[in-house]
Amino acid sequence: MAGQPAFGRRKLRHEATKEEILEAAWRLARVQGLAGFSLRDLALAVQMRHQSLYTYFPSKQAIYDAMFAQGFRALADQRAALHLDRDPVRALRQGARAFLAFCVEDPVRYQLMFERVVPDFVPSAASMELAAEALGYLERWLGAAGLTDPADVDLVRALLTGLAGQQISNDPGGTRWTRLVDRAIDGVLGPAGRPDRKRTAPRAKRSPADSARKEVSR
Amino acid sequence: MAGQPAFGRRKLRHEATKEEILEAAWRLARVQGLAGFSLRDLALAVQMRHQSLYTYFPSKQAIYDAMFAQGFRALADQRAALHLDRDPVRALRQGARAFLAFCVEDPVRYQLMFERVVPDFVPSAASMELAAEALGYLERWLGAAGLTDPADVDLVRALLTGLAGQQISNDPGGTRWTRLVDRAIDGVLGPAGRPDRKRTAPRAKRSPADSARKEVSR
DNA sequence: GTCTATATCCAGATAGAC
DNA sequence: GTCTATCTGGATATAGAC
Repeated sequence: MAGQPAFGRRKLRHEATKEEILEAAWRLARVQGLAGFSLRDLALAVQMRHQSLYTYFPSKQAIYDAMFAQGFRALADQRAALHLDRDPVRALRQGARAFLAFCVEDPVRYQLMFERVVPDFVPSAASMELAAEALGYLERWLGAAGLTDPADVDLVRALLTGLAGQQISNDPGGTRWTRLVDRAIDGVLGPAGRPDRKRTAPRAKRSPADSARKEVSR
Repeated sequence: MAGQPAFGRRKLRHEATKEEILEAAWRLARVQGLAGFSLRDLALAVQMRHQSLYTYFPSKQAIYDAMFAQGFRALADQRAALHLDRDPVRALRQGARAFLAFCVEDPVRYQLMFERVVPDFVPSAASMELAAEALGYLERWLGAAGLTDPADVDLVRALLTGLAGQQISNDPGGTRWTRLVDRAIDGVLGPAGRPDRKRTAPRAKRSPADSARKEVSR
């Protein structure tokens, strides 16, 4: 929505203001909670009367929807910027770590994207498509690592959201759960996909990927 | 809170009415959402004016807190009624399955107990103690199965809540995620705890289950 | 585009008569 | 304990002047 053609500086200004409003909305949501900020608060933050917001968004839901879309666009951007290892198993771990970091980095964004904390908010079809596309990476990563069973995709998704959820609600700002991601992925991959890390070395430099790790039995 | 001494039939009647109110609150929450029912709705459901509710609960938060406590008491009750296998690994799987069934059986209850869907709701200290106690079982089960590493406890907790969360929000009423619970537990247990018991790569890291196979805590 | 003014509705909570 | 009446404050949204 923010990346529209935008011809004419009128339209440009309009889009810029929308952007400002959304930024203020994120700021407020992080302080007062996603469902906790009002349009009055929001308008105040961008120096408007609350009624004027309706020039830019037809409803509060539309604001949530735009934020939702921004969240998944940010996720897609983060992934586009990742330089993943050629070895699919290591790439999967990297991707999982990156996803978790993304979730934890902004709990409010995570809540909007993955939990249902805003009553009555239903993302638009367009936003849902964005979400599905951004989430599709996981499936590809898993497939590359040899996990083609849809159940494994489901399991990993539950794992990652579970870790993120626990981290955010029980140890915000810490790493108590996020640091378990490798262990968790190992569990799903099974013995063949595990690095040999029985010793205390946390960051054992692995020798280059051998072919044996390409094929992962389930 | 509901299990108070309760001497005198005045007090008894009072407690009974509180119970009715809470039951109605659960019913409403399941239809309109946890944060979606008002005290007016609730009072209407029990044939009162909404102001009369304040005779029984000093605030809406107090109602949520009572429901929260009921949830964890129900969890404790479910566990007290479980007949777990003597083999700790099988017992762990049973316990995990039971927990997941409990979560999925009443999504609204799950949200109140494990997610933060009610803005500004903070459980009382007494309720939190109930929660900690009910959740403590997991740790005991894991310990009996040979997983004494606190990180494993955390991981399993994330796993179970992750599965429950996905199941509830993406496949309500189904089993797409809950049926993965054994696979997930296996992943945490490692080869030593798996049913097929392949002896190829013995992972000394996790203590074998046979040494801890004596007492089954419930 | 922004404003004032307002419509409409709803919430949680309290006071005091009976 | 329950009621009527009311307080207080909030919300989203619309109309129409400028």
